[in-house]
Amino acid sequence: MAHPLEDTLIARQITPTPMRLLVLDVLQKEPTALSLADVEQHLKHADRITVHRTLKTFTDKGLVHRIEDGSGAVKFALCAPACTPELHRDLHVHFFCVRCRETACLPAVPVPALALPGGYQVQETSLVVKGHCPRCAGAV
Amino acid sequence: MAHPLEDTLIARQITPTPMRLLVLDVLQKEPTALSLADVEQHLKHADRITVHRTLKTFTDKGLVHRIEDGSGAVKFALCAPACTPELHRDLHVHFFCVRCRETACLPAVPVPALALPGGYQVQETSLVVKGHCPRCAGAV
DNA sequence: CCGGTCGATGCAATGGTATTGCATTGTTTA
DNA sequence: TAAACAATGCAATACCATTGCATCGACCGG
Ligand SMILES: [Mn+2]
Ligand SMILES: [Mn+2]
Ligand SMILES: [Zn+2]
Ligand SMILES: [Zn+2]
Repeated sequence: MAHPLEDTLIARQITPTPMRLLVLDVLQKEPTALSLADVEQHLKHADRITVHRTLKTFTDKGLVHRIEDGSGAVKFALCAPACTPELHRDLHVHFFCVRCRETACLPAVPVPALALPGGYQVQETSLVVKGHCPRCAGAV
Repeated sequence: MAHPLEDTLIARQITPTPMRLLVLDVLQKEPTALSLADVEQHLKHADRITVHRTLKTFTDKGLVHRIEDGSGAVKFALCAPACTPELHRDLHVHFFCVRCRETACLPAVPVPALALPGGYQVQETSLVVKGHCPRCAGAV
């Protein structure tokens, strides 16, 4: 209510701390997925390791999901409210722009179901599309 | 004919060298995708950097494709003959086993077509499924 | 109110992978 | 044969991620 950020953390069983509130605030305000270095840059005086562990905590608790976009650094974005630590329900496609190197969640594009050969036990599916984002495609 | 490995390289405009033939041989014999460290281990006396540049050359010439499976190291696997440096036609799903950490190409599972929001210009699509491979799923 | 406990934080150090610079070697070409 | 070029090998560097350890501070039992 009066503290929506804190409530978000508490709902995921994460103890609110100043650092965690700051990181969550950054993630909520940014439209794109952020790497550890990205978050660090938004919080100039924050310690890199603490941010790293904050993002790990958020991931473990199902608040954010990791995105391996091939840029070399893992990126993070907020999960949908329905997600839990056990089951990541918010399964969508990610787009990595090779020009501006930004990664976007595309919640409107779900990951299609796959028919794998027998014997494979699926835990997680990651679908990353690379190319030019609308902004970079227009700017040529 | 008498030198199928050399012919494979020549067909891709790659000058055959002893090192390149060795790396190609390893890639052809392994059923799974290999990281730089994997190839290095198969060729004990080979220099890591040279193998790295060999794999880069192979990638640039369309002989192999890169697989970012989230293991931390990029893996490489041979492309289908129809692939060219400009267009990677051999677009299939990859499976990463979280137990044995091996990555397999699943040529029988093509990457489905996606309907992205307007404005996105697609260059490449990567679909990686994580879980347990048939061997590890059975061994539990 | 006090001391103990535990989680969170910050700094330092380490590990792993990818990449670049540069000298050397070996092959092709003029 | 000499120059030009490609490939190789060693060293050094750049990142990114992760761990160890000491410290800080909130919280709890007494
Ligand atoms: Mn996402
Ligand atoms: Mn493949
Ligand atoms: Zn862009
Ligand atoms: Zn396996």
